Amino acid sequence: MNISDAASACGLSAKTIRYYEDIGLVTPGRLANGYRDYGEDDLHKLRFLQRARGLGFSVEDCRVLLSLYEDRNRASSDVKNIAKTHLAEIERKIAELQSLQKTLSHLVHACHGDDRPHCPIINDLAS
Amino acid sequence: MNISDAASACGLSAKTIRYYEDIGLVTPGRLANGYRDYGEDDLHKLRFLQRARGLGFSVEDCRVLLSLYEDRNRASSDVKNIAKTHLAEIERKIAELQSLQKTLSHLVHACHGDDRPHCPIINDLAS
DNA sequence: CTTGACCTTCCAGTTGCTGGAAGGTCTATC
DNA sequence: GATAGACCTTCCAGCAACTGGAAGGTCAAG
Repeated sequence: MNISDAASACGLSAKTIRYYEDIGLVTPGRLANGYRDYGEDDLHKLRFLQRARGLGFSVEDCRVLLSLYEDRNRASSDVKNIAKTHLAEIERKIAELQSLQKTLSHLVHACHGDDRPHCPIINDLAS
Repeated sequence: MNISDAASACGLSAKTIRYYEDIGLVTPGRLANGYRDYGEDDLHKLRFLQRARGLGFSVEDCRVLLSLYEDRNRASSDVKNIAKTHLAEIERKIAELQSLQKTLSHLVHACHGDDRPHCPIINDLAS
């Protein structure tokens, strides 16, 4: 299967798939003409990557997850640890954004938003 | 005031301050020896930037906010619009992260996390 | 006069792609 | 067989917002 068919099959762009090959994640075979040739295994890995990236795992996490995916003797604790760490990071980001959201929505509500210069948002930033 | 004193005064690193100069945000005067020399105005702007960046505004938003900050004839609606757009983006990100958080915490709880290979997280990613 | 702590500029790297240029290949149609 | 258009290839640059480091100038203290 060529790269654009693989792309539609896994939901990644051809550019992204080539990038994943560059960084050593999924290395397909090549046809005599030099074109990449994706087999079922490759497609599975690409779909795996697409899902893992969609869950916000970093590419380096994905690299490890992919190797665990392929390791029939993996310990599920290894997977769980990566996921837990990632989950904690997500929760940290949520808390951070919620704090920003609180501050910003206060400021936005306090600002008249008319054609006059007085602005609590600017005042807050300048304080 | 030299750059490292300005840095401690505004809470940004010297590297960041130089970067802000590179992109035309705050341009201090120079001493005879070529050293940057920050005055009160510069410090106000740097503190303004520090606060605005801390609220998650992009550097380009900051550029506009800074010009509004300096514009005695600004319309507060201009400021409010930027803040509202940013707030909406933050809320979008929060929602996205909460969705990830939900999925991930389900998966993490479903995984035993022992030394056996069976792993609902991997299974989900592979599905 | 030397040491060490500043300062300067410039270049490279970070993350995860994306766009584009330059050129080769394949398929269909005339 | 020629040609058009849709693929494919590689490589290089750029995004955001810095950060680290190298190479070299300057300055104050002892």
